Amino acid sequence: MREERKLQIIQAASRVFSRKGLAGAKMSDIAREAGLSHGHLYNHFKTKEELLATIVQMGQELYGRVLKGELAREGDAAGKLRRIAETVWFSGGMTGIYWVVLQTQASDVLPAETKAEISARMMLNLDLLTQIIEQGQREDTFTTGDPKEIATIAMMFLHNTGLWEIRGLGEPKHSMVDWLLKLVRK
Amino acid sequence: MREERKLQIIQAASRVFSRKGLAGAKMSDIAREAGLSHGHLYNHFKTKEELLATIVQMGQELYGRVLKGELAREGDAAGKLRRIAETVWFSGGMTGIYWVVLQTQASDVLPAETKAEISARMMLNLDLLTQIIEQGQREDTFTTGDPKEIATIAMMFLHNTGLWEIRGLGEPKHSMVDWLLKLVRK
Amino acid sequence: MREERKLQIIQAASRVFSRKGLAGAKMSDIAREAGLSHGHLYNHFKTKEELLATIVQMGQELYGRVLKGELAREGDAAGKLRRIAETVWFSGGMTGIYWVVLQTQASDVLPAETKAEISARMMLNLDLLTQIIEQGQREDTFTTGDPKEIATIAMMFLHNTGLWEIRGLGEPKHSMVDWLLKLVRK
Amino acid sequence: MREERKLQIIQAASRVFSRKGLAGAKMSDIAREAGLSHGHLYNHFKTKEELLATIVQMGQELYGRVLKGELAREGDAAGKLRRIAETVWFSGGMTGIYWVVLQTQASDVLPAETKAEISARMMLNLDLLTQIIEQGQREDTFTTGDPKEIATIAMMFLHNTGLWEIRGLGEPKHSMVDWLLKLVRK
DNA sequence: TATGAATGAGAATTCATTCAT
DNA sequence: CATGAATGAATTCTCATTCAT
Repeated sequence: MREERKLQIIQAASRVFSRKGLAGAKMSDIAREAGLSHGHLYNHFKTKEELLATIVQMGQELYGRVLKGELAREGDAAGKLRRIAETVWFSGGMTGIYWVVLQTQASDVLPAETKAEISARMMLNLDLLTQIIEQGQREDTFTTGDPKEIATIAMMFLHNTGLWEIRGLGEPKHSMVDWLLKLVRK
Repeated sequence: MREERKLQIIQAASRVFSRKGLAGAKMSDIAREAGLSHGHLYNHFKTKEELLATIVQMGQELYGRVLKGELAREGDAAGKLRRIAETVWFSGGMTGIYWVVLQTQASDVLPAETKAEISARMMLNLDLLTQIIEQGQREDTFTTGDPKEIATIAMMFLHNTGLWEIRGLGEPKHSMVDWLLKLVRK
Repeated sequence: MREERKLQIIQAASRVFSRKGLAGAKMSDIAREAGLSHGHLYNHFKTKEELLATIVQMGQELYGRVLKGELAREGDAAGKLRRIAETVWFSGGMTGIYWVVLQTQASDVLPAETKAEISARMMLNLDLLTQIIEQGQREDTFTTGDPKEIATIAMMFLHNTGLWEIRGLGEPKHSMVDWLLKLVRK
Repeated sequence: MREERKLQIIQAASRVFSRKGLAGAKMSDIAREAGLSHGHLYNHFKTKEELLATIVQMGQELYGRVLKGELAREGDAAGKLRRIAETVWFSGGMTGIYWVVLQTQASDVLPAETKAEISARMMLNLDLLTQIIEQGQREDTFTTGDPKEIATIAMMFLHNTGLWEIRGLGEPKHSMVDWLLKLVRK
């Protein structure tokens, strides 16, 4: 029904935005990708801008849920980080979103206010990752230093590895997790 | 005179493209940034596309020259990597270019042929970095493993740290070099 | 519906092109003449060039149908020629097209390839007229000589008389047919 | 010197205007054809419009001089017509002008006032040709009827045959004169 | 005179958005 | 809900014209 149709649009739009860039993605491209008429998009989203903002928000929240899930789980920090990386890199749909978020911050397609909200959510997620880093430090397996800085670097590594496909480097290998752990380990 | 004017346009365009995104950068923005009329841009570049392709090429070649310079120099691999990072992160003008290159590869603003040329130049530069990694391995200070894979990861780290400003994380700190070395060291 | 709308644009464009010349006809002029927004023209024709090429092709085909119709008909060659002239000069819409075709061939608004197609269609129509001349020669009422040359001259006379209005000489009189026949008769 | 340079521009412009159409002919095309910089054209003609008007006027006056020359000359009307045709078709430079004049009348590149002057000069020339037709009628070799109408048709034939090259039909043959005479003879 | 860099008004084209069906 | 024809603001690009050298 309605919610389902909306999701279908969001997923199509994610793919198109990450493939074509924010300004380069046309509403008609998105409609075609979703198998709908372009006019119909407007029955679900008032503007292209609203659609974009929705995608970004949903992507960030999905990512936040993954982080929270791992945080709440039993097990050591290294294992958590490993599973997060696997999810980000191989679950699909998530790496494209990050690329869209990045462009969102760089451009002024979205109004400053919306950009600020996105930034805030990004910080929220960074805090969650920071908590995992702190757990690793308590377990004495992660390197010492400002946990927030370490989380920042880990997050950067996490997301940018996800962009490999876009860069024409192919899908990241599973062994990339080891590099991530090399970075944060003692 | 003529060449100088062209360079002036290229520099202005680099700034605008990296600030606004490929499709979001308007020719009139670039003209204003360069302090020229928009019509005049077309006396130097036939189209926006040609201007973009020129910027990317020049940026990649500049980066290539930095790598070659370090490669030819005396000294250990760690020192070379350190100086490369300093240049990429703090010399200005270069980090923005990488962001533009990345968008270029992701979108289809440029024709496939041009994109292939950009990819080829990217691989060329990756080869140069690979040679530095190999030197580090011969010196027995860098971690073992496929030098090309290590170079790829180092390059990713190098460039994406440069995007911090865009992400609203501020300019990378000089201490980031230590993280890069932690990644590649034994 | 769709086809009808397209025809409406084509007819408006014919008028504007023949009134203002190829480069002088603005898309906005055509839109206004058709009673549409300029943007909508692009939902039917990708470019001004494509619109022009379509007009020319349709005009030539229409003219070809008139010739074929007469050729298939009973009656003597003189009568056929007479009716063709009447149609070309007084049916409206057709003389303007010829003027557009002429400019098309003279200028390089259209690519060489398209111009070649137009030339080919022109020759096709000339062949049809040649057949009528040959009939007249068989009937022994038309002057002897190379029928293709005679057809060429007759066609020239036919079309250029149609341009009288453009030259400010007013609409051709019906008696002009007699001049045409004087030219081809024994 | 100055007048010579001006003539050089006029001749180059004639070629370019007849090849590319009025709006399609760029000042830079004309400059290149004349072997000058485009800026320099403005030292001789205030605007493109003035240049065009000058070309047309000179062409019409040249044609008028040819007609006057024949009118003043001894000999029969048929011989005069024959020589006029030869001049118009084979002297070069003149046929292109007629094509330009024709476009001038059809378009509104020139202001109404200038167009009226051109029309007036056209009528003047038509009167000269009419006098030759009248001579032919007095000699009893030309067909009877309104001499002005005959002159109009003869002039049309004269000029449009000159357009053959533009239409891709090649240069008119010398034998075309016989067709012209067939048209006006008894 | 002669050049060509520079300008900006104007034309072609694109595409988000609306709306009748 | 769904469609796609229609609109027009915004952008790219062109080219006549100016002007410093």
